[in-house]
Amino acid sequence: METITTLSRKEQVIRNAAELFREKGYAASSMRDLAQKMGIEAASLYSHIRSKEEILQHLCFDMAAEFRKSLDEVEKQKLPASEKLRKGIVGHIKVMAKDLIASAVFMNEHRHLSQPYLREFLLLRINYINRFKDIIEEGIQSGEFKETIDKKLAVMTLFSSLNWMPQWYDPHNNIVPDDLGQQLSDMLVNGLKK
Amino acid sequence: METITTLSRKEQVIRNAAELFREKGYAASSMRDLAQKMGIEAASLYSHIRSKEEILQHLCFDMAAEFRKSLDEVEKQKLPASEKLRKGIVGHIKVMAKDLIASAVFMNEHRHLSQPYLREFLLLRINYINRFKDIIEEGIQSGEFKETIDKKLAVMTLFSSLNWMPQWYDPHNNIVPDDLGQQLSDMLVNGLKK
DNA sequence: CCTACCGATCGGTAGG
DNA sequence: CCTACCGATCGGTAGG
Repeated sequence: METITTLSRKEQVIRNAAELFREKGYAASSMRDLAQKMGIEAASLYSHIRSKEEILQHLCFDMAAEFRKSLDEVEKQKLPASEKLRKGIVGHIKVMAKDLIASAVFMNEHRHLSQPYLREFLLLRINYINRFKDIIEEGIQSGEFKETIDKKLAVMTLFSSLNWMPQWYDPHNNIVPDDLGQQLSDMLVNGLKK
Repeated sequence: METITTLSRKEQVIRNAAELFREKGYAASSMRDLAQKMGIEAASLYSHIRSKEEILQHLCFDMAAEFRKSLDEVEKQKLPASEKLRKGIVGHIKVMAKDLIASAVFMNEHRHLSQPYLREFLLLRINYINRFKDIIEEGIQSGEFKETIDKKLAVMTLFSSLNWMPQWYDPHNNIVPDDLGQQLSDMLVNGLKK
C-alpha cells in the first residue's frame, strides 16, 4: 500500500533539505548543495523559501505539532498509567515512522534555530516531556509503579530511547511501530529480568 | 576535593574547542570563534594543532578509548550478567561524568570526522555496543533475563539513554554516578512496575 | 604568537 | 527559474 502525494515545489525543497540536513547536518549543508540535489541554481531556491532557516523551522515545528497531537489523543482516554504510557510510546513511534528523516533532523538540528524560535521549540519539548512525566507520576500515585523510581531518570531514558530510534530503526526491515512500542513499554514497565 | 592539572597549550586549545563545539556544533564553530575565546589570533592556533578536524579527532578517540578501557575492566570479572550490566553502566557514566563536555561532543559531533577516521570511529562504537549486547545475551542464556526480550531494542535503549545523559545530567546538582548507574540498571532490569 | 593574506565558499539579492 | 553578483566569512599558509 503506497500513498501517492503530489508535493508542492516548496514541500519538495523542504523534503530534499531534510535529507541533506540529516546526512551532513544543518550547518554543514549549503544552499548550493541543496540546489544541486534538485538540479537547479541556488538562487532559484529563494523563489520558494525565504531563508535556509525557514526550512529548519518547518521541519522542527511540524514534527513537534505531530508529536503533540499524538499525545493529545492518548490523554483524552481514561486508562491506567501503564496503558497510557504504552499508547504514548506507540503514538510517538508512529509519528516518527511516518517521517524518519524529518524526525532525525528534529532531534539533531533544532539547536541551529535562532531566537525566538529556539526558545519556543525548547518550551514545546519540555512540555511534551513533562506530559510523559505526569503519566509516570500518575502511575506512582495509583500504586501501579514503584514509589522508589527516579521520575526524571525514567522519563529521560524513555525520551532518549525514542529520540535515538531514527538512527537505527528501519520500518522496512524491522518490526512494525505498534510492536516496537509494545516491546519498549514492556521493557520499561516489566524490565529484563525473568 | 579538586584536582589541579596544568594543561599544555594544546590541551587548552582542545578544551576550549570542546566547549565551543558543544555549544554551537562543530560545523558552526569557526577557528576565529575559538581563537577569540582564547584571546589570540586564529592563525596562532595552528602552532598547536594541525587542523580544525584534528581537535575533533582527539575529542572523539580519547573518549572512545576511555569507554573501552572501562568496559575492559568489567569484562575481566566473573559475574552474573545483571551485575556485569550494572558495572558496565556505572563505568560508562563515570567516564562521562569525568568530562561531560567531551562526552557531548563525542556523541553529537563525531559525524563530522572525515574518512578514514569516521569509519574507524563507527567501528569502535559498534564494537562497544556489541559488547553490551553480549552481556544481555549472556543473561538470556543463563536464564537471568527473559528469552523474549528484543536484544537490539534493549541495547539501543540502554545506549541512547547513556548517550543522552550529557544533555541533562549535572553531577553537581544530581546524584552521584554510582547511584545514577545503579538506578538506570535497576530500571532496565526490574522495570517500573511494583 | 602576530601581521598579512590566500582562494574558496557562504547565504542571499537584483533584475529579468 | 536563471545570470550576475554582493559582502562576509571560512580554514589555512607564509614569514617572521
